[in-house]
Amino acid sequence: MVSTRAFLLDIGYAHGSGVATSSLSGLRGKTFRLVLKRESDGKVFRLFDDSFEPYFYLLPREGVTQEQILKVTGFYRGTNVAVARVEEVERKLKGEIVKLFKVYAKHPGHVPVLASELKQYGERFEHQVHFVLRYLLDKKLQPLGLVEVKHSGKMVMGISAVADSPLPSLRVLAFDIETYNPGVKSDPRKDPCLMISYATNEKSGVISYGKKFSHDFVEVVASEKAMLERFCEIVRENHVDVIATYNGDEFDLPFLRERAKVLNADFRLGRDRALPRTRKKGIRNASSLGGRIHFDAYPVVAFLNFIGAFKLQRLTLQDAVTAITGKPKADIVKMDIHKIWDSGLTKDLDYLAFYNRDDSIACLAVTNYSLPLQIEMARLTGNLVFDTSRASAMPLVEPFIMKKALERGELIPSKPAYSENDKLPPVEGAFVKIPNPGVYENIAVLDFKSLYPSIIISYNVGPDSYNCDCCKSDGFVSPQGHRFCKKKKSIIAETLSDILDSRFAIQKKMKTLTDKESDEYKQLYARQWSLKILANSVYGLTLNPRFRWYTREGGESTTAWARQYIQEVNKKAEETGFEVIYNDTDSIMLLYKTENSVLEFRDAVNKTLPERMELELEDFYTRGLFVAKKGEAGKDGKGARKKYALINKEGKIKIRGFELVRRDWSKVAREVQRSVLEILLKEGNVDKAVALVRKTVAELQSGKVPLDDLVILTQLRKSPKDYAIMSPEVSAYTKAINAGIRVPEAVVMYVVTSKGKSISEKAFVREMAQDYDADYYINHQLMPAVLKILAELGVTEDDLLTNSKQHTLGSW
DNA sequence: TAATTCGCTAGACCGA
DNA sequence: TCGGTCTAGCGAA
Repeated sequence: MVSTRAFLLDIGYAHGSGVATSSLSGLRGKTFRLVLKRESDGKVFRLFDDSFEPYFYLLPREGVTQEQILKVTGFYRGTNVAVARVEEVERKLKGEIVKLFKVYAKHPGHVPVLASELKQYGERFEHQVHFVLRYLLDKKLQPLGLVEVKHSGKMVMGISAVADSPLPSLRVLAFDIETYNPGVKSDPRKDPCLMISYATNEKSGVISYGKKFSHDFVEVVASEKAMLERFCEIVRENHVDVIATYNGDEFDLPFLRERAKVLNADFRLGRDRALPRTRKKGIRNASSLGGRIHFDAYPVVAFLNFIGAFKLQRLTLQDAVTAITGKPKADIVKMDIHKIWDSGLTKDLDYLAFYNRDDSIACLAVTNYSLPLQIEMARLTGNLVFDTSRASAMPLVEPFIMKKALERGELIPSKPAYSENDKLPPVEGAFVKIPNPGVYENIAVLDFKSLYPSIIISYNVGPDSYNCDCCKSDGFVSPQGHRFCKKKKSIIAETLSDILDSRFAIQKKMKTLTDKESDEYKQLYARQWSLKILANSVYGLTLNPRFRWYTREGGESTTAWARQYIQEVNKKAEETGFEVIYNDTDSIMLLYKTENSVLEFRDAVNKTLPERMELELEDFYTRGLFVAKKGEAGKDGKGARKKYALINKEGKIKIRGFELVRRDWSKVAREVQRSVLEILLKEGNVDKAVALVRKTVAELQSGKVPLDDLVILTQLRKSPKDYAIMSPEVSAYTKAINAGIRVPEAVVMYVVTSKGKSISEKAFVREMAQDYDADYYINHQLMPAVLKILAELGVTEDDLLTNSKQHTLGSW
């Protein structure tokens, strides 16, 4: 027996090709295949573990015996399967110790079958925990963490995690393909793949065939088949651990696999020489490579965009790489790739190759940015990177809490089935104060640090602490009367408390590091970011009826306490002599005379808050603007919430909610609005802003504004036929499809043209638009965007539209 | 398969 | 033709 220290790169079931020896053939499905990277020399090797038994728990009904359970059988793939064995164990359920049967099965596939058969004998637990996750949880292993593994030959005899493990250095290769596309979409059964580009942190290149290129980085091989095989060779030569793509799940990998089949090419990209596999994973497909991690950056970018890490107009590689690196990749010129290919012109082919390579380089940049986060997330939650990178909030958070349940010796609650809870009305959420529109000076912004998590911790919110038996007279009682335990920590509160503690500790450690570019710093940064994502997701999940720790009472208490705190701070601020101009959820904006008074106020509030809660100073702003809500113009008009602009002492502008941050407004309206706000906030020069608007009106009227500045982006969130209303975006999309124009994504880009009566009739996708309706862009885009702002300074629509002598506008 | 609620605004639609 | 209501998307937190 040998003992080795290695990083756990991947774990999965041993499928046919993975299990070569005949001694293992009877164990298919139950055997895990571990891909490990030796710490000492980085060599990658495989081991198998068939010692782990699938199981679940049964809380038996009165009088049910082990003997009865042992006799239970069921059907699995046409054969009769039986319970392997039963043990009696103790676990905690809602704080109480209960006696349970731990029911073992011979194969993970038998678990759901037997669990179903056992329904009549009592309540089942943990029968829906995925077997790979079960293995990782029970053995306390971290994916990509360092393990100490004892093995005899290829068989694992014992495996345990090494504490505080560093990260393995992973070899990453990004790739991208170009395909022949005479139809609306390339069809791998008949359309060839034309080139494959790749990029690692050391080099990049393109493989193609049968044409002439002048670039050095293009390697020309004999045929498409040779190209596919050459690509596999490059992957093997580079000992690639992570293969990165942008939407390779849905396109590149399935396409190449199909091409390989057609051409009879050897496309075994996996480490164990397996073919790429594509499986349904929720709403989309996921493509895996045995022994190498396929990192598809697209779902990661979608997730990061969703949680607000950045805001992309579209989820394209172009938008993602620009947001991340600050510089765009090679410009995409609309081109018919198949025509370039057929023409055979070296100049055009060179451009295509250059563009193809740039896509791989861009994909690598996105990967370098997001993979560390995914790795840390995987290590924290116990998911594989493959799953983490394709996961949403629930599958990230649940395994993290499951680990805590195991630590506490508690049963993991089952996933709730569809129930009446799904039909309940939404719970009351945050408090948002209506601002008075106008221009303000000297604004302090204070906010509660991690408001919802800190409330959950402070008041021990959770399904397991709700209405406990032990605190009937002295629990924490929320504003609407829900009671939570004061004696035993709820699992959610404890998890959040741990998250906040470790995040704080990491941030403290980061401050001691001087080299912000070091691997250690980057790893810590990624880890604290993962923790933040997890912490921020928990509150939302408590109100999701599909969450294992769903608690409606907990969720509505959390927001109720939040509303109470924010209003108490408002009251205190006013008593102290400040004017509170705005609140949204966890923030307070107030007018101040001295900065010191604000700091004193903050400290005074903090003395009264529970230990975990904290009011922070976000910033001091010299000037700020709130606008009237539509239809509320004039004196005493109410201000719009979630819409404001502030400028701080350094001249940094913070803008929220205005049209200029919305993608469903044209660039011309957004950019002029931004300039107007900047001019007003920085210079306070109303005349200059008015002049800019007039100039833009004239430009629009001249008909010379480029169509690209007039495009409006709107997502179709359902099938076009399901819409009750013919909106401009649905109309533009439908007309494009009828005209046989490729509209690649769910985000419709349209221009309002002069052709038609209603706006919908006038809306055409960018490719079909010949002109624009100046009147629409002036009166429906530019004017609404700027007038709301300028109206606060006494400017009227006539001032902006007529060329009469400028009014004398009072300066502020 | 899916974190939540609050809020603004548009354009279509519909009835008077 | 006008104004109210409804559908829908997107952003703030």
